[in-house]
Amino acid sequence: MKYTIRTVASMTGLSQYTIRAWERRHHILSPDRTETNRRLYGEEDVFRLKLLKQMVDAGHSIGQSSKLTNDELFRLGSLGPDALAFPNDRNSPEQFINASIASVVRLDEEALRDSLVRGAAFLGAGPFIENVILPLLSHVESRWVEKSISIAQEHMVTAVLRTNLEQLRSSFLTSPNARRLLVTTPKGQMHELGALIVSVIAGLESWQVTYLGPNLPADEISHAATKSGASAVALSLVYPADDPDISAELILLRQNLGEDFPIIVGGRVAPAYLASLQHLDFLACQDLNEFRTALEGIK
Amino acid sequence: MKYTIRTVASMTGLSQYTIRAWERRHHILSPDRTETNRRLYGEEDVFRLKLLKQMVDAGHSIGQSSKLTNDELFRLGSLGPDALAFPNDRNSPEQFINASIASVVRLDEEALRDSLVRGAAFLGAGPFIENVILPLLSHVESRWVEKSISIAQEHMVTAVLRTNLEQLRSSFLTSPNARRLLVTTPKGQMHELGALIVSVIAGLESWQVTYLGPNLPADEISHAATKSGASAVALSLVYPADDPDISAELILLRQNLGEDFPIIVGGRVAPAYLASLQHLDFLACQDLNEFRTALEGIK
DNA sequence: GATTCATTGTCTAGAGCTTGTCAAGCAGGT
DNA sequence: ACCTGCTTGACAAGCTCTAGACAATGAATC
Repeated sequence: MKYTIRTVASMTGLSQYTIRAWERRHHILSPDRTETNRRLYGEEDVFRLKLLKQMVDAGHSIGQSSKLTNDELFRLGSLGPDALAFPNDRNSPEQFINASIASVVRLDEEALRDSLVRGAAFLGAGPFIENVILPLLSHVESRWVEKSISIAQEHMVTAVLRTNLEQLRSSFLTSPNARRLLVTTPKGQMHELGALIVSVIAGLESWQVTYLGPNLPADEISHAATKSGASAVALSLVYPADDPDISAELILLRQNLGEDFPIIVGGRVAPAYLASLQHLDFLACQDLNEFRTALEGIK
Repeated sequence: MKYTIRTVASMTGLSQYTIRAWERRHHILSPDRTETNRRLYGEEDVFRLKLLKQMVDAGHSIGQSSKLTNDELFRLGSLGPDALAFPNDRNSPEQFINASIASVVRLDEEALRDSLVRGAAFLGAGPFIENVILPLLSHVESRWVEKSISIAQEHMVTAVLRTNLEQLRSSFLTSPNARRLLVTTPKGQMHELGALIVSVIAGLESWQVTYLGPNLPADEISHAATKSGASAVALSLVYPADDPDISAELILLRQNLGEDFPIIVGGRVAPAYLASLQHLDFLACQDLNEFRTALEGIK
């Protein structure tokens, strides 16, 4: 199937004038012609025009961009193929997600870091987490499940996200009389991204967070909570859903901290554990909004 | 891809006026020109301008900075703004170590982060690692052995140090044609601080580092090395000293990468493994100086 | 302390270059 | 007739170039 210039113009968002001028002045394309000399564009041509428009929108000159091959353009844009559908919307969450995924696929750590930093700066910490980090994580997870991502790639994402979140977290100014929250994961829980996300959200809500990393025994958690003067503890449970040791840890923690101490428990598998522990009065939350509400409810 | 002055200005944060003035007055660059005399900047040029801006932002004069080569600028730049200031007692490595230890004992994460950030800024990345991070780690470890530090405290130190090192690492500008180094720890090795330290040092030596976190199987390492175009792989081995699986991973890695691919192996327990694997030609290093030497010896 | 003096970022003016847009005139399609 | 598309030439904005100038800063000298 070949497109006429009219169609191509509406597909790319360029004017017919511009497309012709680019061809005339920079020999950007040589579309096929009908017997009557009309231009006929193929998919490749449309793709190239989209890439070039992206470059120009990004502030590069058409003169320079026109000298690049499609491959080079694609790399420079560092936007995934999906990105080309919405050429005008360079700073939407989708763009940051797509750019991040593309970086992961290329195993390009620097690019990944870069797109996350820009995303956080542009969207602000809260929306960034909800609209970029969480979707990105679930995307990576689904690819992980279907084995279309390697261990190395998954490690890279984790390392970069961790740094990114920690950086967000440490960028908050904490007022000296802010309430303190201790964040960690119980023994047996190695996944820490959930805990880090929670830390950032709490920071946004003006809590002063002490983050102790994953995999902490209940005795240590309660001891640290006392020592750091925390007025609440938040735990993240992501995987697995049926470890009896974790239940035991939760019970022990409730004993140590006393009946009235606020303990927030969230994460994908939290409900699985809390179902049988309702009498222990944990504050359960399914998503970040519930987490915020839980925080507000504390003192 | 060559950039116009407009693009370069927005990439570096300098004004067009300034860029032209620097060129005119200090012959900082000789960008290519188009046939119509417009400046065209390459990646190298942008890199140099970024370095120079870093110098100027740090309070140095452009006149002096312009006399330095890119390599010299890179080294100086990573030392932080106060590299040339006079040290005094307040800012000796010992002070930073003591402040850090005190923060750990109090379980005061913010204070720990703060003293490490100031230490890194004041001493510069290289000396900071050698004179603060390493002594701090060995101090924590000895208290860990004698049980005078809790798991929570140890976790906090690890989490904060990790962030601190990652931050140092990502603060380097990477030269576009820098050699690439892949850093990780083999499967079974959960301790990642050694790998992070190595990453920072390599960054100081102008390598572009891809850091993949700990605990990566040999197949993944070799695959990632190929994919990221690395010219060397660095592994850190801290504990335990006698895991036969790790030896197996090392052997497999050597097979996958071929006889001549540079594999640097360091860390406390590295000698224990390498003793029986001498024929496989790993580059062993006992300390950071040996690591630097090993890096220099590559290509 | 007041004064030179060099350094440095910014700006202006005039000329030339790039680029998006359009009009005129022609060719073909409906 | 009416529409669309093609080529060529034109034009206004906006960029970039050089050369020169200005004000602020800070070091050196009187």
